[in-house]
Amino acid sequence: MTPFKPVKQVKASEEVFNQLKSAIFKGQYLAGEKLPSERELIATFCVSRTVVRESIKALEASGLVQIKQGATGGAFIKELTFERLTSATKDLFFMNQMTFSEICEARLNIEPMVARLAAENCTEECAEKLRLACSKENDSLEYPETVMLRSHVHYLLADMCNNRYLTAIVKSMIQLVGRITEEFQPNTDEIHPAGLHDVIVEAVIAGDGAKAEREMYLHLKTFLTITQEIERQYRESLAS
Amino acid sequence: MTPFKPVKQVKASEEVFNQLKSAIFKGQYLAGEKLPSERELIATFCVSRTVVRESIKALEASGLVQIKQGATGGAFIKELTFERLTSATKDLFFMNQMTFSEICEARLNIEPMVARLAAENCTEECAEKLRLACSKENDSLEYPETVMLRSHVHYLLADMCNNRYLTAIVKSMIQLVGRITEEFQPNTDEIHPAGLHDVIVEAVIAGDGAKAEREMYLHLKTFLTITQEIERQYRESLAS
DNA sequence: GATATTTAAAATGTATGACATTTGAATTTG
DNA sequence: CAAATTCAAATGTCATACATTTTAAATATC
Repeated sequence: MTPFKPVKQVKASEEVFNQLKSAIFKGQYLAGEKLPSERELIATFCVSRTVVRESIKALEASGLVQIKQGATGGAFIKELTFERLTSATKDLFFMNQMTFSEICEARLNIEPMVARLAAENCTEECAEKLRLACSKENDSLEYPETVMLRSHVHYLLADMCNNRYLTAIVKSMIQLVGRITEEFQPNTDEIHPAGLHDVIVEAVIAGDGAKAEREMYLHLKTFLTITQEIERQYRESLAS
Repeated sequence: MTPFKPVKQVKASEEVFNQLKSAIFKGQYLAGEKLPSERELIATFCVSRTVVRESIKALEASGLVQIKQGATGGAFIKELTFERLTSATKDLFFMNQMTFSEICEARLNIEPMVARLAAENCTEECAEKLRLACSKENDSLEYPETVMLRSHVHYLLADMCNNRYLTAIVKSMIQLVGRITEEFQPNTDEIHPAGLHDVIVEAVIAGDGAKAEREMYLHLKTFLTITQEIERQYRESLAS
């Protein structure tokens, strides 16, 4: 055993990628700001344009920067939102690594708890938004607007729980269920008549967390069961 | 208004990326399989090597393929695990888009529910693993092994809930808390003595979901409060 | 014949130079 | 002053050459 350690041969593009990523994480570049241009990066890192471009491309694919072309173009730091979580979830779903049932079950278990948190944090401003959303649920019965209208309350409650992680998770689940619903376009008034959220919203506005949790669970239990059934029938019709 | 629609100028590399991604999503390439080599892709898409390489680089950064060099190298389809969710969560955390408290709160609300589900699905094989993990919690008090040992039960329970989405979420939260713990390296036996999980595991093995949920909540409430306090003190010491 | 060693081949990685395209800003023109 | 034009700076694409890595086959060595 020699006292020497192997010189780890890191690929140049990977090294550049890591350094840039670190800089971004350290806050050296803030959201909206621009990374140095390709030419400057070439000079800074002493590598070819190929390497610089591939590194930046990787940053873009990672969702950290957005590349714009043109005179004032460049790699702009993206505001790191929770969109990444949502998109990762979607990908898993569409690669059949996650079933619709799993989403529904998770939602059934998590969203009531979020409703409870929302009730504990409800301000007058929130209350107003909730009332408005409820009153507008009947404004359209056409797809895809109706899905947006009838799920608006769910989004508002997710925003109210004061926990961005939970907000992100819940929103991604709502989106996925919404997408499935849009695909099959069942009669909205049959599977999800307007006004179903009224009792939940009442409880939230009253600050009654326990009741909000209970009512949300009941609501989802009914709705998701129906939705799953629709999806099941669809798959059966395909098989026959 | 002319009847014409603008010809959207999609960048070639983006187009190639999308087509490859679609193919992967459609199951045209299974995990472990290899995408065509650069040369073949050049011929297939009629683009330059630059475009092909940047596309594949983007696929790699998206976590869909892993590139290997050498004679039998190429872009190999990765088994799409939930690792992507975890990494997205980590990034958000390290960019200060998510606080430690938010993670703790989410975990406190979700993991007890997962423990309940685990209790409802507990097989004899699972029970054996749980008992073993409990018995080994004292095998090391050194970092980082101790963190692994003392969190093993949590991982097992996450696996047992029979919902891969919940499993992924919980695991990523455990990892983040573990990482924080490692950073400060408090005396393990003080903040998390061995045997704390025994009562939870008992309940799970007995199939008592309600009790498992309750005990997990109590356990986490204590542990996470302490952890948050440690982190708070650390930040204060920095400020002074 | 078994085992090292060498060689060859196939794949990705990097460098370089040229040109194309996009886009905003400076400049000209009416 | 406003509209049109030109210009310049940035990214996007192409083509070619060579470097590096890795495996497998060919070859030499014992």
